[in-house]
Amino acid sequence: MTPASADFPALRRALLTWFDARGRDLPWRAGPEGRRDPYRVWVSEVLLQQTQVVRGRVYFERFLTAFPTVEALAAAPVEAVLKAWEGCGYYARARNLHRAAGTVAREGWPQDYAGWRALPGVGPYTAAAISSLAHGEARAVNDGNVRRVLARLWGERQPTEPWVQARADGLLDPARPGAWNEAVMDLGATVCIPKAPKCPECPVAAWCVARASGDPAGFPAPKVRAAVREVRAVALLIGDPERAVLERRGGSLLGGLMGLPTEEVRAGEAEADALARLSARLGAVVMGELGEVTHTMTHRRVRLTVYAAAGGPAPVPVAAEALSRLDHKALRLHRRRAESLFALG
DNA sequence: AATCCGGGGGA
DNA sequence: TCCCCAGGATT
Repeated sequence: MTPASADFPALRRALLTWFDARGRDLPWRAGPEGRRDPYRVWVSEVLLQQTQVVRGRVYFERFLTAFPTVEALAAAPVEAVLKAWEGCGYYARARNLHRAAGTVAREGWPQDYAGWRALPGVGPYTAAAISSLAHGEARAVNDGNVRRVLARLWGERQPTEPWVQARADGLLDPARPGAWNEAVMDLGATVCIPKAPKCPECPVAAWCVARASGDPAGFPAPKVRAAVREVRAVALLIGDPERAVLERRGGSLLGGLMGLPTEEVRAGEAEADALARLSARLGAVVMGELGEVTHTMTHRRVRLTVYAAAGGPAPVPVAAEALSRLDHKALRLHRRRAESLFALG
């Protein structure tokens, strides 16, 4: 039952036949198999890192409209690139994509796996995807779909990265590497899904150890995740939702994005002390509390108390800047407060 | 090998 | 709520 090398040709035929009939029709799959437009493939692959396809589609159209070519992307200021990425998360992807576009515009397109892998933001997965899809290179992708599909085929509950890559390399169809990669990912996204996999629809069910075990959803075992950290912070809204004082965030968390001036409430510190630190830093006067918003990211839960304030730096138009969801929530408090005051009056 | 980096879909 | 998503960079 375990997929043996001797079975690979039949297994490949079964999956590729299914793919040719049932593969997803996606906007970045334009052009002949193995010769896809490298720019569209590249943008889509970066956009889809840890982002679901239904969501990626929207951002793909938005991004390609704003930056139709790699030259246009390279020529744009990074702030414009972040604006197009606004709300999509993992903003280092946008910064790296912009930086790499400069390299490509200057030096030309990478021609193989190693060339792609050298660009910032292009790791093993993305380099394998682009080189197989756009150049026809025999490189096997290893993503969340591949990991799950192969763990189930082989009945492996704890697949390590090297384990998955080795199986993916061996199973890759050398004649149609790009289509093969897309086929495995489509299978993982539409049939071999995390919960309640649709084994009766699966073209390779006959080879699947997990299916034979009677509990395919038990493969692979769930990953243990770090606990979500609780964070408290205070922010100042100087101005209104249309024009407000904004600061550019540095570091890795929301780096490059603009946001309301914010200070974290340190462990053991009173919120009032953090607020005093914040208003002193800006040279602003706190008028009153606007309310509280909570925002959950992958590994932290932020509780942000927002205060109306006056003075400090000059407000800027908000619409032109790229802000995180957290800051958009904070800005909305202003309107809510105005509405409640109106209702009371 | 572990952690961090956003945000949302779906159960 | 919890799990996962066409991962990459850093340590």
